[in-house]
Amino acid sequence: MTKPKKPDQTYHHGDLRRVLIDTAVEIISEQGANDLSLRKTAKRAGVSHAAPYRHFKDKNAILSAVAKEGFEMMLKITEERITRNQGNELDHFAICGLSYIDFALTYPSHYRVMFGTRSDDSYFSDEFTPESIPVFQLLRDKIVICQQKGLLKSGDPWEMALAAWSIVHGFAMLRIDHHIQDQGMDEKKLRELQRTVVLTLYSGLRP
Amino acid sequence: MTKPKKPDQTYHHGDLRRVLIDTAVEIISEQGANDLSLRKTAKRAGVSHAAPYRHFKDKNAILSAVAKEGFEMMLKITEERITRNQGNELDHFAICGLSYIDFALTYPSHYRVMFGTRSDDSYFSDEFTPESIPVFQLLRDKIVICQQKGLLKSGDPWEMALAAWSIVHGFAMLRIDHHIQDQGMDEKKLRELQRTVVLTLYSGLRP
DNA sequence: ACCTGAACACCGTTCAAGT
DNA sequence: ACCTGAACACCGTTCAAGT
Repeated sequence: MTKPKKPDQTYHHGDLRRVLIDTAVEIISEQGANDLSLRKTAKRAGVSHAAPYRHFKDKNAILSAVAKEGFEMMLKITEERITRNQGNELDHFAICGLSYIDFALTYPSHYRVMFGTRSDDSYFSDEFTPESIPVFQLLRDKIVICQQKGLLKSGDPWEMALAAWSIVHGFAMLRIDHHIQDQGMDEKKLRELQRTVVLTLYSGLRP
Repeated sequence: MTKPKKPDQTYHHGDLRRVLIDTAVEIISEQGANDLSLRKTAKRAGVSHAAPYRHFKDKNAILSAVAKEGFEMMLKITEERITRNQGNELDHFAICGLSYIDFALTYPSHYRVMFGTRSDDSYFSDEFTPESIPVFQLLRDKIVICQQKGLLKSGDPWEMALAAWSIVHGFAMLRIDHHIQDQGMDEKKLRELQRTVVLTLYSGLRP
């Protein structure tokens, strides 16, 4: 995508690592995260099925790379939205939640990898905990600021951040996995629902 | 589990269907939902790898059976809790949410199958929509009753039910997938957090 | 350094054949 | 009716061998 490709070269794929990540995301968006295989990824990237092992330790490593990229995108989008916004700190708090859901619905493949069910041992369970996710830190900071200004009720900011996280995560997951939908709601209705859901429940955190 | 087994018989496993479902749940709880395979299930049940196809159309069919069982258990648990409770309708509404999370944490294997990421096409996307899930109907009914008694604010009961569902689903998923935890919280703290999260955000639905 | 091809132990699914 | 064994096209992962 970024550099001009040289697909007719026999060796040296240029940036095979980059290509493999993009191809993996492509396949996930087409066929679902569970149906991703390294062999398919390699084939579509035009290399042998063993080539990816030069760039990734195993299948989890490539998923981990996709997740990492996702977290970076999510942070960037959220920060941009906050910067552009003219409102007060409470608005910024709400933006954290709304843009979280927007990210999930815009990049469902990334989101599924970031938060999809992991096998208990494998994956990166320890790599991405709330503390290590910058966008979650951002949410907590906004809560603290709102509390100081009397815009949110007092209480453990961690607990309140987890509460806020629960709802946006829950809504995003239900939407992505098509549990909500199909019951005669059009896109506009769904957008409204998203706003209603988040703002209604956020109001439970107000003083 | 229910009937005495006759494992030394050569044929006629008794109730192979039942045994296969239980074995599948067993394997999921040990090795995760993604690592379930029909071949492993069959082997542990003591039959050939092709035998399950006499009882289930394919791998999705057995997962679907696990999910169905899960929904029945969830409904039963919730109804029992409500029957035992002395409180008013608002309490019953809260119980719907709290017992939902309790179910998810008590039977994570079932829950993962019920709500885990499905490949877009397969599984049973259409089989289990909000309308078709009795426990979700129960939640909606409680909301309507609370609205009539002035215990909850007015508004589309469906939207409010989806809001409530989002939070308990989000919290349950984060807990099951170990995104919340490991940050120095013991079981008691986590139980408190669960109550705080749900009740705080439910209060956003009050008049 | 980077990639390939063969190999191994696994999958889901099908199907003729057995009791 | 219910189950088996072989077969097919797939997996993830490893490793000696090639350029």
